[in-house]
Amino acid sequence: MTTTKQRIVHAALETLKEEGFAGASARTIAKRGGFNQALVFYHFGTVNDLLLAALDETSETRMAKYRDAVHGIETVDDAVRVATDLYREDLASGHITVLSEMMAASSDRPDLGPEIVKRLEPWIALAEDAIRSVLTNLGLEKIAPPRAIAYGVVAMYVGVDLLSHLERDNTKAEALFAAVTSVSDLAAPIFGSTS
Amino acid sequence: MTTTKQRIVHAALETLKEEGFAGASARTIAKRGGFNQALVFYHFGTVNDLLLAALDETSETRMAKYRDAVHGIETVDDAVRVATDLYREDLASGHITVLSEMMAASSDRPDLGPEIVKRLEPWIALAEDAIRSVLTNLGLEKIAPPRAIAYGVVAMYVGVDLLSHLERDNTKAEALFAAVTSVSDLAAPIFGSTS
Amino acid sequence: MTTTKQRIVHAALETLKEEGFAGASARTIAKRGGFNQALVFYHFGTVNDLLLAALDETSETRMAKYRDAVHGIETVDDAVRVATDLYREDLASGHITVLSEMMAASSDRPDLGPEIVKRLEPWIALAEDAIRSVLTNLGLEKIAPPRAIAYGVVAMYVGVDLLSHLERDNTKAEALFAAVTSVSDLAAPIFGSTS
Amino acid sequence: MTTTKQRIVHAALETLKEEGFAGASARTIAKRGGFNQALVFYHFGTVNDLLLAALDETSETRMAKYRDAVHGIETVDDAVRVATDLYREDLASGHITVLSEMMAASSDRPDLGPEIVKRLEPWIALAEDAIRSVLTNLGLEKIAPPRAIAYGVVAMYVGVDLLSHLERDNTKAEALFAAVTSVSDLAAPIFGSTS
DNA sequence: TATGAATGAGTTTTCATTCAT
DNA sequence: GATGAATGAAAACTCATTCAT
Repeated sequence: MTTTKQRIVHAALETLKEEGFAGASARTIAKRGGFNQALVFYHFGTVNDLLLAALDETSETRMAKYRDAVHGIETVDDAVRVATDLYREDLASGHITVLSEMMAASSDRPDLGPEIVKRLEPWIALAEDAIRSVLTNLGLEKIAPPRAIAYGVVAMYVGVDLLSHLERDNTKAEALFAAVTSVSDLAAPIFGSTS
Repeated sequence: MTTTKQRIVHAALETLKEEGFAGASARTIAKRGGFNQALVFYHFGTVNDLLLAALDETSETRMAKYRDAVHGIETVDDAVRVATDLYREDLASGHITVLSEMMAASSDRPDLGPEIVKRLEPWIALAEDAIRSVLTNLGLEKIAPPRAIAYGVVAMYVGVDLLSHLERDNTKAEALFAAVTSVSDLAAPIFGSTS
Repeated sequence: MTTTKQRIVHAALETLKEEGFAGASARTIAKRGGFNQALVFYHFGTVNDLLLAALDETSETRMAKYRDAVHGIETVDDAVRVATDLYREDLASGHITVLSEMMAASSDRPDLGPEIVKRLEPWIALAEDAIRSVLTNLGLEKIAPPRAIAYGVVAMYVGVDLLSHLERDNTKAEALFAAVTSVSDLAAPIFGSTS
Repeated sequence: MTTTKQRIVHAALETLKEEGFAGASARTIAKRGGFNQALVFYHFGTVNDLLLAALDETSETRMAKYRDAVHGIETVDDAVRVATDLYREDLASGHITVLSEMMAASSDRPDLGPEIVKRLEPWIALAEDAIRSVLTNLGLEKIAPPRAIAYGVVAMYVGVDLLSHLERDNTKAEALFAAVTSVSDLAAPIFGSTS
């Protein structure tokens, strides 16, 4: 049984993916979902709130996946492999598109920006956990502060998202992941494996 | 002597910095600059073209600086130091804001996206040069392909831009640069100095 | 009970009659009708579509009249008399003005032209029926192909419309109808009456 | 030696033919002619006046041709043949397009309408001469007043122009001319030849 | 003569939002 | 819960025209 709210969120997600943020007006979302545009305001108050709800929807699903995957990370190798896999899934699911659109559009909206920032925090925390685990195993957590590194990793992830989305091509992203993998393969013997 | 075109570009830049992309309409730009909005179209044809001209303006200035600074990079240390300095300058000059706004807004505009991509390429090429020089000195350019790494660096830079701009706070970015500096300090003795 | 759509169509018709096609913008129509200009787009999508709807409105009313009147035509005399009467009514009702304005304005609009052409066809067909009936009675339908003659008659009608509208004077049109009547009176005995 | 005024008129004519009246703004005409738009106002005062000058240009050329051709008309046969030939020439030269565009656009412009009317008069007078000559030869000038008939002929001509231009197809016009020719062939023996 | 720049009023259209039903 | 209608503000852009040079 799908509630109307779910239908609306779903339509918003679709619109965000296929028409981008600028194309995601109450009217276009309603047309896509086959419902009256006033319903958006009845259920969500504003278009912004609907869009945030849509972002939450997709984020939640992804977050569950991430939490599972991140759990077993112990070596740099693990980390790189997991990061690469998750990136590909994100891309395929369209989650990247949505996140990218929302982040991009929020940058100058005082009403959206802080909300997006709030929703970014859990991802940094998650990355921090994984990175701390890896660095602690290597005895490097003092020199390389996990929190700062996590911020950098998320920033790179966000940047790669935005760039691939902009170019509508992710071969460069794939090349980057390949390079990181090959560097981590090289580095492994230096640090020694931990398992 | 300031030409009208320059005045318009200047007003566009100001607007982009203070009101963001979504707030940078012909009307608001004209009001800020104190000229008739039709002038935008007389001199630039479309609002998009004006905005791109504004981006080019600020990019050109920054690019000159970057080219100079990148010239002397030979070690990882050099690279990190230069990158940190330039980032701080970018931020102070407002160049980051403009770039960030334009990139973000372009992500779903078929008319702007490709233009922005085109303007990103020189930055990747510049980073590639610096990184190749560093990696060649270390004999690592085979394992770590400079082009891919450069893409990653630019992506992270862009991501950091976007995030700091979103949070209107760059302490996290500073923490990241500090962490990278401390890691590069640690790594230096491993690789040995090159000069 | 008048619906809003009807009010809008009515205002469009009024504007077309009194200010002409070039003066029939969403704004002027809305002002005349005393409603918000956005309503035009809500109900009709585009200004063009509203104007076409207005043309259809007036055409439909006229067409009903024409169909009745044309029914009984058998002789040249009938035809001329009916044509003259209907022309006068068209003029008085303002239908001519609207048709004239729309046809004129459409001539270089790829979006309007074909729509107008489409709406002209029923009138040619109607004229063809009447003319065929007259010519068949005279045994002349082979020499004078009704379809071509009908096209000529409609063309002349259109031309007369345009010219009278241009001159804001229809005495010449009246003189023409008088001349045609007197020629048809002369010709009648030659062909013989059919009833 | 072409004067600037001639160049402007020429560019206006071209624009009228290829982009229609609505597309014939000072800017587009200037672009087509490769001169500054302010020149239009310097030489002609207003865009309207330039457009009228352009119409005069083409009309003058055509009028010369018409006067020659009309001179020898004595029978209905002559008249129909000449009219058909001239129509085809008009069409090929683009004169029809220009006239059609101007007449159409003028219908609601109080500044253009009367000017166009004024320019139509010589054509009616010319048609009147030819028609009077034919009718007098037949002894019919009393029953069929040449002036009124001439008005009808010009109106039909104008209507056919507008319709063919609207449909961007002149096969119906050709069919009409063919029908008129065949009727006049039939009628000839009834009246007897005059030469 | 000619031009580049400038202007104010105009255009169609889309937007988020509200409201009575 | 849901809907169709309505609104005011804003968008990009074009126009004829003027003016100083």
